[in-house]
Amino acid sequence: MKEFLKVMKAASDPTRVKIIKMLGMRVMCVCEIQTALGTAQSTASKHLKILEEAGLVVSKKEGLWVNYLLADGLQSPFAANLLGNLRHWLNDEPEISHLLKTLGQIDRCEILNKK
Amino acid sequence: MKEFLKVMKAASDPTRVKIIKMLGMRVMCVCEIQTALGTAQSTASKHLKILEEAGLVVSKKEGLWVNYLLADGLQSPFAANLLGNLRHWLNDEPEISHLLKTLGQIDRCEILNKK
DNA sequence: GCACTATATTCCAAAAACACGATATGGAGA
DNA sequence: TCTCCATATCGTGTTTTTGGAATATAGTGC
Repeated sequence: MKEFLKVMKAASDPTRVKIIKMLGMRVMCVCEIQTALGTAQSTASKHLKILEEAGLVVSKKEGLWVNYLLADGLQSPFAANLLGNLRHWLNDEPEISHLLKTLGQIDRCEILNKK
Repeated sequence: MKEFLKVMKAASDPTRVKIIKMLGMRVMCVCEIQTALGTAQSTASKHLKILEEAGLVVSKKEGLWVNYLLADGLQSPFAANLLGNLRHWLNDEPEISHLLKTLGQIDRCEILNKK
């Protein structure tokens, strides 16, 4: 029950849904996600933690960066099911499709340069 | 997006999940649900409204009683998918299986008599 | 009309979720 | 070691969610 609720709760916030959809396109680090969403860094980091604890997302440390990617779902059948559905769902939402189109312009090295 | 979030939010509360699982067994009126959950009447009614607005549940007025049943899912593909999964999910949860076992003892006429 | 009853709605207080700035952590390089 | 940078965590104010008591609504029968 708790595992199920964690997945549902994680999926019931628009910011976190956007993160899932973005990670469906490619692996991203926190600063890229933060930039794409236009939020504070702490906000992006916290949402990612919630997604990770729900089994929807996995993090891989590589040097200073932490790369986030979608989980394979082996831990949680609920997460696996949701991730499978979200591959198709919401693609027609203007809010989502527009966001995904901006991913091409977002690159961690460019973000570094602009600081 | 909004429809999706409504379904996820509706499914992210333990009381509402219990209601869905109970309605998977049989149609129930508000006072039966209230009794099964052990909550205040207003609490049960409010959760049912949230479930209905998410497209997970449908209400049918019959005289003084209002019968609630699971939606067929034709309105919302998200709701349909979740309801389909919840037919199998969580049946092994002690909290759920115990609750479902008590449904046999709950009847609107008996509730009336005890008032 | 009047009473009675099942449900919906309102009101209020407590708890949780959310966002941001500020600070802490931990790895990389000089 | 010291500094720098990406990320995580903490502290705080704001908003949302939740639950129950009280009240309103609507159907039923007299």
